[in-house]
Amino acid sequence: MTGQVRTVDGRVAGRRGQATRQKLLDCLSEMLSSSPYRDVKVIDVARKAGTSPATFYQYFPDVEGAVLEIAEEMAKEGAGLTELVSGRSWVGKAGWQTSEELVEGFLDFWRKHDAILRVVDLGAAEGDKRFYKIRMKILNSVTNSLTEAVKELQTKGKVDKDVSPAAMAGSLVAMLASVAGHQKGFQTWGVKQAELKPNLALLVHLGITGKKPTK
Amino acid sequence: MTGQVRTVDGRVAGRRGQATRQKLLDCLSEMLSSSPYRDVKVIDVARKAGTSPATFYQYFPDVEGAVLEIAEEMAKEGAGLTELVSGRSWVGKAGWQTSEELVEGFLDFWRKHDAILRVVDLGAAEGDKRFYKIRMKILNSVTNSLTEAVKELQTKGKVDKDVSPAAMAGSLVAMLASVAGHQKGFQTWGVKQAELKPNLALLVHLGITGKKPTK
DNA sequence: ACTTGTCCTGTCATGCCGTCAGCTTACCGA
DNA sequence: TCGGTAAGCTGACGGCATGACAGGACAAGT
Repeated sequence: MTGQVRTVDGRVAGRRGQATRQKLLDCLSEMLSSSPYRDVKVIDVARKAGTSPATFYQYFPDVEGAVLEIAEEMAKEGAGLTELVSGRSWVGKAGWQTSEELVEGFLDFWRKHDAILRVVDLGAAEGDKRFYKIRMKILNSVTNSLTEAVKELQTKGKVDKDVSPAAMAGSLVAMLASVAGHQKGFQTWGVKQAELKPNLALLVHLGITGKKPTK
Repeated sequence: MTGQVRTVDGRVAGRRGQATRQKLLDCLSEMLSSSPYRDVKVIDVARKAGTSPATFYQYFPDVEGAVLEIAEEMAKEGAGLTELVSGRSWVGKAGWQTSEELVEGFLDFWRKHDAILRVVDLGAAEGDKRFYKIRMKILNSVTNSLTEAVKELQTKGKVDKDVSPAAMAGSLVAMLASVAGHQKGFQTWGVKQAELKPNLALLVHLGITGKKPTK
């Protein structure tokens, strides 16, 4: 579909080139974890990768461009989050389990991609459509599934008609994303992971089904 | 407490100096709204304020330092968000109104301070304690009130004992903050403000009381 | 007019940005 | 084995932001 990996000036990247490119991405990823986004400099990434700044610019237009690349990669993996919702039951004990596993999976994913997700979030909040699209791609995989779940429950008359499935699903997912992004913060504040998860699961269950879960 | 405003090199700022300082802060605020945080340069802020970069460095150690100043200011105002919760009823129609007004007030505040809150959020997520503290200051004003509300409902036996008040309140507030920060995003995605608010209010009500609201 | 302390800016060394020409390396067909 | 060709990399450079300093402008009091 997209064809081959290309350098900025149009050459196709060969084996060695791709390796260098990947190394730069890896190093950038590391830097994002260890220092503020604002302070990540091309020269540092290049140095860390054992190459020169000029090489960096051969593969990426700028830091942002490289970040988008990393984010894109992560988004692919994030599409798998759909699994946490689609085809699952929302009634009885199974419903509670669905909630719990959704929360669990979500927090894990966020913890894993912590640094890059921060930047994506910022970009999206600043109105950058490219970042926004990536954020959507990840969240939609869950949001859409949840939206469907609500709609289905509505047709069965189990959920009030005046609930907007999209808004509800979107809000819940936003909550998960936000809490996930500040997991460390919660801990500092004295809320333990162990009590955080069930409460999130409870909220998800309440939001989707409108009822307390049976555990 | 803090006493007078001081320059970086320790002088006390007089009338004129304070005016310049404030102008720099205002211009920085504007710049944060119009361009990505990463691209905000001291020289641009100074130019916009009709002064020189050297002047900027007389009052602030760097961009981040000035941002903290703005954030601190906003946090003071944010403390007033407590009003949205403290002393309000969570039962019957009044409970629904409390939810609605909380959501309304929260979204308004966020929309108003949009740009600076993005940066605070990023700083906090990156683990910077100064930003984290400011974020807490704002959110705590609401979180603590909500926590109290849940505790009270628990003692009355109206809410399950296994709900962690702090975790629940924190999650709800995080949700509000996150949704507020991506309000534009929701719109792009096809969810209208008008349906977003009631759904958030519903979730808040469900989370705090465990019950559907009576409208 | 003179002094004092505040306030601002011109200037400079330093360092990063982003680009280019040109060199090195790898691959391939003859 | 030997060019030929394209990929891959870097030194070097002009440009710009940073951050520090010294000195000039300004206001207020004497």
